[in-house]
Amino acid sequence: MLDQTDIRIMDELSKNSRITMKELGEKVHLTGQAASTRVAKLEDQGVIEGYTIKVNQEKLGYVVHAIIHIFTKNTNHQPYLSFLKKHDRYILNNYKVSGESCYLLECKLPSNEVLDEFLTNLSHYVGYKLSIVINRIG
Amino acid sequence: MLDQTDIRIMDELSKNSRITMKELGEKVHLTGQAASTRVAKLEDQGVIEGYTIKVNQEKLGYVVHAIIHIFTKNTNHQPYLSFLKKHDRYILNNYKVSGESCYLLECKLPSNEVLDEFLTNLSHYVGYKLSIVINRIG
DNA sequence: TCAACTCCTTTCACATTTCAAGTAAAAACG
DNA sequence: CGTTTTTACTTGAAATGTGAAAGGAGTTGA
Repeated sequence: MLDQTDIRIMDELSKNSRITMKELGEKVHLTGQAASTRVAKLEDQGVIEGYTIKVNQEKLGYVVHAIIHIFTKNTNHQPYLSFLKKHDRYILNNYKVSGESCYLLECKLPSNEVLDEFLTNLSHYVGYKLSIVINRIG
Repeated sequence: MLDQTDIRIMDELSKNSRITMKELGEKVHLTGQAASTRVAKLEDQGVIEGYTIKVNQEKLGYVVHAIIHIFTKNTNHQPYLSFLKKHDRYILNNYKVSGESCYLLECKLPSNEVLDEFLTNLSHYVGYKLSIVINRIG
C-alpha cells in the first residue's frame, strides 16, 4: 500500500508541511509533479488527514498542562461531555479508555486559579484524579 | 502581543497549514503579503513552532493506542529513557507528571502481540499500569 | 510640525503549481 | 506469447502565488 518513498514523503511533511512540492520532490528524488501526485493520493487514501501547525501553548498564555483521570459516577456520561464542550478552549484530548478510569482528559489552562475553578465545576459531574505535566521528554 | 487577526490566522493555519498566503489573507481581510508578514512574525516569536501533518495512525497499521502509567522503581530513570529511545517508532508522548505515577507514556502499536512484547521488556525497567484508548471524544 | 515607526498596499520579477500530453515499464488478459 | 491496460513518471506551457522594494496612512513623541 505505502512504499518507501511514501514513508519518506510522510516524514518530510511531518517535519515541515509547508515545503514546496518541488523541494519535497528533490528530497525523495522525484519531480515536483510526481511528489504532488503522491501526496494527493495519500490525502485521498486518508493517510494524511490534514495539515496543521504546532502551537506553543505557553506563549499563548496556557502555562498549566493537566492530565485528568475521570471516573464517572453514573451511566449517563452526557452531562460530563456537555461540560467539556462548554470549555473546549481548554481541552486538548478526551480519550475513552479501558483500565482504572473511564476517560483521560488532557487540558491546557492559563493558571492554577482557572484550573481550580475548572476542577470545582468538573466535580459536579464526575470524580477525578489530577496529574500535572512537568515536562515532555524524548 | 497577539491581536484578533493573529488569532484568526492561527485558527486558519491550524485547520489547513498549506493554505496559500493569498487565500489566508482573504480569510482575515488582508492582502497575501500582509498575511505573510504576520505569519513570519508569529514564527519569529515562536508562537508557531512548526508546520506538520495529521497522520491516520490506523491506516499506517498502528491499531493499538495505549496510555501507560509508569512507576519508576529506583532513582535512576536513564535505563527507562534509553529503552524508550530504542522504541521511538511506537512512542507518541512521554510526559513527566506529578500525581500518582512518574511518567505518562502514550504509545501506538501495530498489535496486541507487539504491545505484549513491549510491556514485557518495559517491566524490566519500571512498573506500569495500562490503559487502552477506545475512542477519542469531543 | 516634523521625524520615526508600524502596518498595510501596490507593483513586478521570479518561483511554483497545475494541467495536458507523452513515454516507459509493469500488470492483466486473450 | 503478443497485445492492451494501467501505473508512475517526465516534460512543457499557462495560470497562479511569492517576495522584495517603494510608498501611503495613521500613530507616537520630541
